[in-house]
Amino acid sequence: MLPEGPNPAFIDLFTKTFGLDEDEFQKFTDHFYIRHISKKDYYLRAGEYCTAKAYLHKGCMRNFVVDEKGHERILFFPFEDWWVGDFESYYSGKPGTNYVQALEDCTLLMIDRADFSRLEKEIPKLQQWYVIKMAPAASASRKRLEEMKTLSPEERYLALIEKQPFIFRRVPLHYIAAYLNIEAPSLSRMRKRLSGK
Amino acid sequence: MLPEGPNPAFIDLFTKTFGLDEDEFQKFTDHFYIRHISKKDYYLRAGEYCTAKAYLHKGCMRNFVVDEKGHERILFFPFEDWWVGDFESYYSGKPGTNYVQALEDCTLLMIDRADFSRLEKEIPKLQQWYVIKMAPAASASRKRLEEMKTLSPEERYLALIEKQPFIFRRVPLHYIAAYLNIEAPSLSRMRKRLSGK
DNA sequence: TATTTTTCTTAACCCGGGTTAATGGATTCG
DNA sequence: CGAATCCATTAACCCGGGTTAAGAAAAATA
Repeated sequence: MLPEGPNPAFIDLFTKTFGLDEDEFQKFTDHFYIRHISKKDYYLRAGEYCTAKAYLHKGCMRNFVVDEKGHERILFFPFEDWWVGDFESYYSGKPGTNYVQALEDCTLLMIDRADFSRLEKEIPKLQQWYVIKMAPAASASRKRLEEMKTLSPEERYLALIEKQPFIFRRVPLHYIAAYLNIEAPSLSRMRKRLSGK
Repeated sequence: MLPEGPNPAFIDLFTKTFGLDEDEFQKFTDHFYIRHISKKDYYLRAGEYCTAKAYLHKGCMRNFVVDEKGHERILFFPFEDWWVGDFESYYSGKPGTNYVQALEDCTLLMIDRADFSRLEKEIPKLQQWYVIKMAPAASASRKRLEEMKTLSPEERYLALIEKQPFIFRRVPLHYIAAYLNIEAPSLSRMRKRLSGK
């Protein structure tokens, strides 16, 4: 584990939310290992296999896919206390389609899929993983897709400011443009337009 | 019933698809009555109750709702052999939200909800109605909503030409524009643009 | 047939996003 | 520190849809 220990949020997730007792938590965390990803390096690329769960302990990343026309489409920006990876690949065992790149130097707490599934048998509480972590994530991404289709670029921008203003303090604007599905100059123009109000 | 009798499609629907025998079909059709709707008149308006099934024997209509901004949004153009009405209102017993207006002089074959549900008890085959008529309609309208969100106006126009070219022979272009969710001048420009190819 | 209504197109203008390229400032890195 | 990279903005130009108003053609109606 980490020198300073993992985030309180990490501890709470397993002790409070999953209800692991001290022994279980200890046994569980024994299987974690640390991985550093330097800024701009990739944790995952399309075509690679995702065979571990990774808890983003420190840093910030971007998770994107490349569409038919070769455009990078950013799905979300993982920050501290997110679990990152290519979930489809993790569960299907097939190569993934997602890129996950560090926007800052990142520290991941990792546990291999094989270890996790072994632990799931010993500690059945861990089987709540899908309900607690995956289902909400899936619903959030459905909602985001919906938003992308129904809102105008400007509405999407304003919604982002409203709901995740912290993103603007850590993510370069041209990535935010890609997240909003517009081009960087359009975002610039929009910001100028809106600032005059 | 009609002087000339109903469409062959109508007869087939109940004898072949629903499997009614001659007696059943006779008993069933005895409850139908004819209603004429003159061009431009409404069969239904928002706020009214829809208490009958109506088979469009002849003519062509437009089914639309009015959105928050007061724009008429055309959902589909019923032609011969469609069943028209406000299905939500029919099944819920509440006032409807749809307008159904004749674009040509129309003839409807109608059966009241009360009669139909009585007949459903006598002739259980009629209970297939939901599966045979409603489910496909619901799925078609989901698909159309999806198309509206994912395709550009031009793609929607081309898709319409491809799939329902006959609409262009019977429906004025400004209604088609409303169906495509664009303004009439835009449709005109688009047609000009495309004709130069 | 004459007149009214409907239908379709066009013009002129606005608006916002895409594209490309240039610029200058900030940051990073050797 | 100096050079290279990254970042944000801006300009210039295209494109297509919205809006409004006008006008011509076609159809319906009296």
